[in-house]
Amino acid sequence: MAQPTVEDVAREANVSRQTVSNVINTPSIVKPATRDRVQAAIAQLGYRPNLSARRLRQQKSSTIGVRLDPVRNGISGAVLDRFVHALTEQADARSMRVLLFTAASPQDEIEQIRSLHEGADVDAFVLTATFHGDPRTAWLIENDVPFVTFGRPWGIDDMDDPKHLWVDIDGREGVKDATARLIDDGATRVGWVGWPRPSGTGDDRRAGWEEAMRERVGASDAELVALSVESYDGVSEATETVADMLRAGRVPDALVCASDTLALGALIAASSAGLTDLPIIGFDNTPVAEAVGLSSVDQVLDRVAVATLELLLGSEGNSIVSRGTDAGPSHRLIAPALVLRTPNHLPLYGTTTERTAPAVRNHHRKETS
Amino acid sequence: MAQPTVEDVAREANVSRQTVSNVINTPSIVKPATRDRVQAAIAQLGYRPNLSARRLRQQKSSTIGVRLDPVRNGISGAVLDRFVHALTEQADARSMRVLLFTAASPQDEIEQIRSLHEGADVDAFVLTATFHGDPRTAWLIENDVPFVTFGRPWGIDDMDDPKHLWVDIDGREGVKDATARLIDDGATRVGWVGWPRPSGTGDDRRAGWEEAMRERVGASDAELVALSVESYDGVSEATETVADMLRAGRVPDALVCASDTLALGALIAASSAGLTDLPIIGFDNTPVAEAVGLSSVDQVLDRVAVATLELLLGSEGNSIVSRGTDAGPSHRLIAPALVLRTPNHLPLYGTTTERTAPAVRNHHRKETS
DNA sequence: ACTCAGAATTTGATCGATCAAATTTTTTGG
DNA sequence: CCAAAAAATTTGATCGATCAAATTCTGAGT
Repeated sequence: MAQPTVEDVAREANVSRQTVSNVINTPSIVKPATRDRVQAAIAQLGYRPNLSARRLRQQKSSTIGVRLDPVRNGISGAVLDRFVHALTEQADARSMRVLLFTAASPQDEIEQIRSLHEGADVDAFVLTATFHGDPRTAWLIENDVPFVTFGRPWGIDDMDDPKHLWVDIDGREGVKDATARLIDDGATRVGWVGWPRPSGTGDDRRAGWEEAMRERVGASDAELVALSVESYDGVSEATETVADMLRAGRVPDALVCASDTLALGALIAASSAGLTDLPIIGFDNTPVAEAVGLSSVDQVLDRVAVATLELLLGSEGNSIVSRGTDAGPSHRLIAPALVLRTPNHLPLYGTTTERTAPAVRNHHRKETS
Repeated sequence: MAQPTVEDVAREANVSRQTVSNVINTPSIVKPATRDRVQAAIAQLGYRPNLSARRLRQQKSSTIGVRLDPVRNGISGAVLDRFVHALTEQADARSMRVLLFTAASPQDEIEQIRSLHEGADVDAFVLTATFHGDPRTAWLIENDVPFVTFGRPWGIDDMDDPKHLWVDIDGREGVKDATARLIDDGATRVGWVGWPRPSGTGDDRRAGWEEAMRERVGASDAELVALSVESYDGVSEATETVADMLRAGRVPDALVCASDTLALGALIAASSAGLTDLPIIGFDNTPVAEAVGLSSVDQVLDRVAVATLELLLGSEGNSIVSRGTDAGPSHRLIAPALVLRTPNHLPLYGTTTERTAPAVRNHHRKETS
């Protein structure tokens, strides 16, 4: 037989369509005895509500749209993918779905969003890689389309706009913790490898390092300048930059980096300069970091995903919360987690092949809560 | 005003609902003059068809379901994510959508698939990580739900089942090419670092290496055994394994590996043993390989995505092709592409800091067509 | 002019669910 | 025991599109 409908279930249970509907959507208003009878009928016939019909009637889709960025930026490019993954899992727990789409340009993306939203295919959007003066967020706000961005709007005005919901990783705090940890372990001259300024995310992370250095070891402006370098986000660029730093005699006790890419470069430069024991901490906790045994600040994307949905749906429900009514916080800053590892490669033992010079040290990890 | 409907457009253009519908779906049967008038009205009102309504009527969703695997297996875990990405882009070009879902177990996944399919939310599925005797594919076939798997069904019987559509990377050919390339470059003793057998994918890749070695350098069984090792898919495991191999004096001219993870381990072991120039080729072309300048066999996931959709939708259309009618091929083997790089790290120059000993060599890549 | 096939367009029904309002049943309280 | 309130259930309308069938228009052939 074809897929059973409410009608079939109703007939089977000797009730009306609406009662069946109520059992599914608002069980509390149905008398227990009736409810049981209907549920039995549902189970017996294997009934599943047709979501297209429901959406048509309710004018909503229980679906969240996420744009996959066409640009893949190397090592950290997978962060977005991991976020999508986490979001899908969390959405699932709220019986929401995640629909992906792609767009060639911001304008095209707006067009897609429009189409998805007006076609009642998607109730809300999650945007990534937003920037100051982003036409997409302006359009979304203007057209009253619910959305949350993963990433702060870095413009000063936007930051507290209650109409712009956002979730972000507290890079400052994460880097501060990482730096503090290195200091606790005995370092005093902790260096910073960052991205060229200005960079919203990058400057924020750097601020964490700076804060920790000032508070914990009373670093002066001059010392901070001497201990920090900037590099584009590429392994070879970072290697070169850090190598230059070391050659110039600005040798730190440890390094904190704005990304795993930079950290990998730093690791190579340090190893190459014979500093095999220089502690280095990256950012993003990518598979690369795991592979080479690099400590890193993890973005705890599952928590970001949870927060995203909380902003969108409220703490409990599974339908989009209309803003302005209940004024919950309009953004969430998530504290990242430091993942400490011991390097498991780049052993610079020359050409020895003796058994007593193990090529690989023990690999163990430990996560901060 | 609320979102305009066919009704509104019809009124504006002085035609009936159905004519508007025809302009959208079968423009050829509408008289040009009328068509233009309707199109003008559509543009003027900014009309978008409501997809839920269309789906309800047509009993299809133009949506493909993909399950995101909850397990993340290190470096190569991102391959699935990249595939999803490519699939989304290709689907977009066919005006199809990709819906993600997760499931805790195969049984749960079947339940989800059932729900998505019967709720008319998803027309077809793409499965990954299938295995011999997979209950999911059996269920899908039995229930006539269209699907394609990324990955061969490795059981002998299943392989040519016309009901089981699949797309896969021709690992054998990819590894054979890689091996041949190394031989062309002068190597004769090309080693193999693979996964413990039996392993469908792993054994297939190994077969490529074996073939190339037999055909091009006439390697004997004994030589093949001496040149190959097996390791679980972890960096440290691979490092250990290859280090053992080298210590035992089984030193190859070059290495081909079943994964980038293994290749990274091999790279570390080789460097550590002083073999800085040992050519190594991995598999998957992950960001890690790119970062460390490791050559690798790329899975050309965009082509896999194209092939997946071709199996599902035929070469042109945008609706699911019912199998059995037109008996196109039921599977596609995609030849991967070799990406050659020169290592850009692991420089074993001791502790020199001279400028003339560059820490980083030039990084250039080249793809085979 | 006139018929008739084929093209173009319109009309009425339908997909499967939920909403809003109406009706019936049950409970409460005097 | 009955009226009024509350709870439970049912009925009719509707969401926005497409399908199938009916109708009107057009142009070729005589």
